[in-house]
Amino acid sequence: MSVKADPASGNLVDRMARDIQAGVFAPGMWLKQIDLETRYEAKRMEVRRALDQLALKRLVRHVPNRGYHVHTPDNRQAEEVREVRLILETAAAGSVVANATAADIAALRALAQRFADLILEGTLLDLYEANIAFHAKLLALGSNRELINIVWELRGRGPSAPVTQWKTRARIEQSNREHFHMVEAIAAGDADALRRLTADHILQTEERQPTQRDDGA
Amino acid sequence: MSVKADPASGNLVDRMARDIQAGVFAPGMWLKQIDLETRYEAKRMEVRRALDQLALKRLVRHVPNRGYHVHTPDNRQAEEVREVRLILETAAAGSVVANATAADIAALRALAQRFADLILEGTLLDLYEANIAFHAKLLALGSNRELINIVWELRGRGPSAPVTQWKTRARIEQSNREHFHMVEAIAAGDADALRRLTADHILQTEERQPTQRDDGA
DNA sequence: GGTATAGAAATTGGCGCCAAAATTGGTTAC
DNA sequence: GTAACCAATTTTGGCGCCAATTTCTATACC
Repeated sequence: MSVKADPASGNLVDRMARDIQAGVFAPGMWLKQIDLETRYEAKRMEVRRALDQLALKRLVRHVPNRGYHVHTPDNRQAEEVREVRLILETAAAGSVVANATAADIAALRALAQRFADLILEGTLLDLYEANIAFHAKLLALGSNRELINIVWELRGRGPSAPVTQWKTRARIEQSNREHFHMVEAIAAGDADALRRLTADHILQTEERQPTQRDDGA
Repeated sequence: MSVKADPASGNLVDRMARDIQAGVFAPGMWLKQIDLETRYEAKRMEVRRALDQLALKRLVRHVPNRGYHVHTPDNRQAEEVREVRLILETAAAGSVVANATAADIAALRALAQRFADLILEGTLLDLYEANIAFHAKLLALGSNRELINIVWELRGRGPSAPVTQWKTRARIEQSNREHFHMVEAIAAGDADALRRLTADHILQTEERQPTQRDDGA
């Protein structure tokens, strides 16, 4: 965001957010301030401030006099978040295609390749990180920064643990293929194809036949 | 949000947010903690917490060791926020039309009427509040609660002071007419018309001829 | 043996004080 | 007369302690 506002506190919020996302803290788990203090080697006040920020981001939930616990996303909410992401990310597809330079496309392809490589050799957490990196780069191509921020924040609200995201290996490999298809759609300047692929990717619908992506919607 | 989490702090954040929105604190103005303490009759800690929350909402900006100042929205950002609102609010139009009961429509019409009445008799702040109320009711008809929350938060980020929102009386009256047109579109079950009206309303483009709203897009 | 109750341990959250940093105002030197 | 420097006041922000509340545990009673 800003140049370097709140280096300590900001980093703590980010670290905690990542840990929640990565499933280090299970959904519903109570976060005791003392444990967080020792785990992150932070002062009590920093922990409290970070927890407040995370509560505002809906990543944790605050119960007065009981503490903070990891937010358990219910199905309805998760579905609604997906829907908003669908709306925004498909809306951004146009500018993504328009802004992508050859260098961007190459970088994207490299990131997609890294994800592909990690399917065999990496842990689930590695995959998770690689996926984040790919989508961060992809999203960053959009021209509307506010939209990017919102989508990025929204991504943090979905089903948290990486495990729940890709239940089967088949799903992982489908995601992987979709990454490459998205890159190709961008390379081809085909915004419509990117929109359709993005929708499928978010909803994790069954795979379409890739060669049919140029007929009607 | 929650049932009644943080009654004091939450209210303080809301009150401060309203005051910033209403232009009590001018954009760029430094918010001294002592002043806020006395103004809101709050403890130092509550003020600090509220300022942090507002900083996360991008309503104020934090400069370490200097304090907090009201965020000055630049044009690019405002434009981008408008664009995102356009995307989301038009996307919500369908479910708004689908969910609206006769009672909802009556309530909306009443709120639109209140706005209309206040054009002559009310202050600019009254108008501002009435406008908020109308759009709150309208937005609440959407079925995606996450979308509603995001749009509502986004509304808080636009050009803050009510004065900047409606520069001329003609603009106010156009907004007023658009309110009624939106209600009629909902009553007629015409989602497309609502979408178009919403877009115009957000972008504050020149008025279309209302009788043409049933021909093609 | 199970349950209820009372006491103990632990955890949260509020409050005030004090140090570090910045702004303001005054003074001095050029 | 202007500019720079220094001191005094103001303001921010960090830290630790203590009270209020909750949870755990052990004991007694049914």
